[in-house]
Amino acid sequence: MVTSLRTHVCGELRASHAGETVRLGGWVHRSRDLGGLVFIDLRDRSGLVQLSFGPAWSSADAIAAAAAVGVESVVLVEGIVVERTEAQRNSDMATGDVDVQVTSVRVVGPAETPAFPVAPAKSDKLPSEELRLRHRYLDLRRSELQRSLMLRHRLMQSTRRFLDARGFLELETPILTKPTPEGARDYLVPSRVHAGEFYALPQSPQIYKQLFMCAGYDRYFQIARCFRDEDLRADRQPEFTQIDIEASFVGQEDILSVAEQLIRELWGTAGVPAQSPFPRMTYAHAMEHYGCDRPDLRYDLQLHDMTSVFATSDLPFLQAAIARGERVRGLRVPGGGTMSRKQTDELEQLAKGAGASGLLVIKCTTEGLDGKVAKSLAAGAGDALGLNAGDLGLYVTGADHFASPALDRIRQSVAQRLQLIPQNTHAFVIVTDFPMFERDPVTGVLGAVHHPFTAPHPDDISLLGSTPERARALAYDIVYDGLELGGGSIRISDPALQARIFSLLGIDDATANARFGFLLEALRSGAPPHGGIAFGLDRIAMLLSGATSLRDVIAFPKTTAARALFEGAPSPVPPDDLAELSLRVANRSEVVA
RNA sequence: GGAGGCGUAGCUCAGUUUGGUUAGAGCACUCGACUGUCACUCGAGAGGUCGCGGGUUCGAGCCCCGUCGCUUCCGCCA
Repeated sequence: MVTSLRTHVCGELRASHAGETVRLGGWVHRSRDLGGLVFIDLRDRSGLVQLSFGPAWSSADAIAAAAAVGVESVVLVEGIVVERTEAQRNSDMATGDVDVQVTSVRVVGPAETPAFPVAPAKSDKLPSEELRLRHRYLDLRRSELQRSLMLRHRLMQSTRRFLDARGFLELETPILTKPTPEGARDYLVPSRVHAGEFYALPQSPQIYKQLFMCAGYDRYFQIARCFRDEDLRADRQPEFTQIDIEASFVGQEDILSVAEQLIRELWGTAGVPAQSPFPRMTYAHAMEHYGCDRPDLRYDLQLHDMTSVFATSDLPFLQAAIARGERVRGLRVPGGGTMSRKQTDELEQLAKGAGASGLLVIKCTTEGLDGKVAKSLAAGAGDALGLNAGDLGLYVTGADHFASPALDRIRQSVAQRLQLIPQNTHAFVIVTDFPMFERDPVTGVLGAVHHPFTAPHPDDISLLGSTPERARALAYDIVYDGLELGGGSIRISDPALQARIFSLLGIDDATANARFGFLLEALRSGAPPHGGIAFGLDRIAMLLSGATSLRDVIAFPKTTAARALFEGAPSPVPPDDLAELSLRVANRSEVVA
């Protein structure tokens, strides 16, 4: 940090430095001109320190310069660290016990009035996202973003140290790679040399890391940039970073063990507690009891099967549903009886929006059950439903693949409305035994839940020929507060099994060879058992820094329209550039030459 | 692709409901005063394509149509 231009950084000065002559460089954070005295809060990435200018120790020129310099200008100063008197101390600042009495000052980087305040008043809101992105160099000066990016750096270094110490090799994979029709849309890069042909930017290094395993690099990791051309969200950017891990001669437990330790390491780096071991849950259990594959275990609102209780009701639509083999599932909301009719109506709308046919609402009061369906239930149904006075029961009937997501939405909404989510508490869970396949609800075609290289559970190989949709995979996710931190699987290392899975997915030999031939060849050349996992680094950095948007942990993010406002990408290119790539833009009228 | 929110001074916003004189406030900025401030204080001043285009109207920041940008969600994201 010490250079030929400075002896210290702003944030490190303490009373113990009193009497030392120091040279500092930094940005003018704020200044206060009292006439005879001028104070400047000088900022660098280490923090703030107060410079003081006064006639007893500064030249008249220095005082004049200090009074005139604008905020966000860069200055070099030399001065003496002095301990402040008791009355002058500022306990809100780490350096608040000292001033630097400046003897000389040089404005080396004068600043125009910034487009928005870098040092906002406490009452100020943040400027608009658009402005922050357009002037990203200013936004990045704010302490929140500096803290987030510094945390992100520490997380990356922790990852490297942790994995290096365990024998993982950091290996790079191509950015210019092969288009994959599966999964997300690819970003394509035209080839100049080969007219009409395209590279794709990688959606993940999946196949490459499997090739490393086939090549004997039996522990690999990479902090890998990935690209997916899909619409954005607050937690989704078109380019993002994964902590990508793969290892050979491993089973599921080996990977999960490393993953859990790495997560503990990262949480430790951020100073956030992480209890371990992480609880485990199968996919089937998660869907049955929480209605989703990434349950938020910070609160306990579980779904229960109440079919038998409602079977005794005399409501025709319920009888019909149960006769069709549908179940009635729902949740008991302790203390939910306080919810108004309007609120429960909103819950019903939410359930319908998520695909449910409706929502049965039963309130349990000291006088008994209350609600449209309550009187149709047999006496004592309240006990069977497990409802106590003051509770609310919410029930959905329907096929599980409609009812479960709907119940999940209701769970989450109720937890929020009734503030059942404890603050400063976090919950990990490892979800295992994901299904291999899911059927497209419209076409009935099988698709891979994870990806087509995922190994089936050894106990379920026999199901592949009969009911493949019931087969489980050796695939797993690590979930934190209801968010997916990462996921992975044991891969198929047997080329015959891989061919069989492709066939089930409707990928014929010729197609498989054209798309994944290089992987299949490698599998035939002597492939060790292998598997891995990938974590979303951006999301982890976001969670651990307390940011609410991925944009606040990525130095130069894209807008929700996938534009880079600062540098102005994407942009049209001159016709000559297109010609060299053998490209023509379809609708020329829309292109600004 | 769809639905919602936002767009007024450099920044954050009020004003739009019910169209009507010169579009306001705080902060920032400029000038002046001030020797212990730390969101310094006080005085004065400057600062506007009401996102853009079109329409209705005697008259539009306000109403209508279109469009652009930012954002949240749904679809999408093996």
